[in-house]
Amino acid sequence: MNHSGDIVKKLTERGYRLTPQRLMTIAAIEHSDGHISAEEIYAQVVSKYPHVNISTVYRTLELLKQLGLVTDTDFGEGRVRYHPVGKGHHHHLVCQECGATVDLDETALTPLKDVLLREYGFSADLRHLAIFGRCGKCGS
Amino acid sequence: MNHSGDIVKKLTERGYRLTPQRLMTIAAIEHSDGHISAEEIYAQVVSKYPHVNISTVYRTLELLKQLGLVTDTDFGEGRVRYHPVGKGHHHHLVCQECGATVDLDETALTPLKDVLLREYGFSADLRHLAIFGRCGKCGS
DNA sequence: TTTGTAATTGCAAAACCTTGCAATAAGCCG
DNA sequence: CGGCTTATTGCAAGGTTTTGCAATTACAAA
Ligand SMILES: [Mn+2]
Ligand SMILES: [Mn+2]
Ligand SMILES: [Zn+2]
Ligand SMILES: [Zn+2]
Repeated sequence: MNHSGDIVKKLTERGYRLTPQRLMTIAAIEHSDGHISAEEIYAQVVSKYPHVNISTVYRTLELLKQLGLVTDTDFGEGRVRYHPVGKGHHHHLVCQECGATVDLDETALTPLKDVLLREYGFSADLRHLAIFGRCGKCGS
Repeated sequence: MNHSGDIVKKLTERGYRLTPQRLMTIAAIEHSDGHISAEEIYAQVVSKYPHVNISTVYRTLELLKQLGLVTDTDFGEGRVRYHPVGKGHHHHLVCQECGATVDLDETALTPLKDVLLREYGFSADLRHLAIFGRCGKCGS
């Protein structure tokens, strides 16, 4: 399972400093629905801590990504959305015609990951993918 | 097979105008190794046609993408690279640790595409993917 | 509690890409 | 060929994300 606080604990273990900016960025991600943008995080943080700069939010997101604590996914909106890894893994099918999106269980990608590991020794990071294409309604 | 000129033919068929800007952008893509950036295309175009603006290059690339004539792939460099679909399909494994990249035949993605089509009626556009992760040397 | 050090931040600027709008020009038709 | 229509372009501005650098501050150590 995943408690709120997982991310903070990991940062502490690894010797990263717990600044208010980081703590508030992490809180925003953990309380989100799992598809939160940097701008949305910034809006939450700045409301309680007006001095903060959005570049700090970006730097925190980059750090959490490097540590494998969040994933970033491009849904084709012109901005990236972030998901805490602790909330579970899944994927999305995004129709480029009508914009419809469908959730996809992580098991759909397991065979691919297994092949890449077996045949190339490559451990693929496929934890929160947006796959683009055409949905059934929009034809091939 | 694919001749040079495929893209131009398709644009004509669909009634798009053949401006010098478009023709030179297309030539740059077709003569590239299949991983060319907008800035690199622009550099080639501007050397023969100094008046051109890079936004026109971007607009042409967007058009070709919509028409399914090029793919755009993010290799994690901060800019996207373009590949003419006529030159064939394949994928890349990109190690986030050491930066090594390995080519991957398109057949590696076929099972996934088939599952998505069969189970979701979703026709996934997976023609020139960069898959991130850790290579064998860099461990799991 | 104070001090020291290096990690972290804010700020300004830059890099990449998109977009609104008025000016231009490709292709059609006579 | 010459004019007409409207798709396309250049330009300027804006959106998202990254980065260099000097100032700040978290945390360890005294
Ligand atoms: Mn999701
Ligand atoms: Mn390639
Ligand atoms: Zn659709
Ligand atoms: Zn590697």
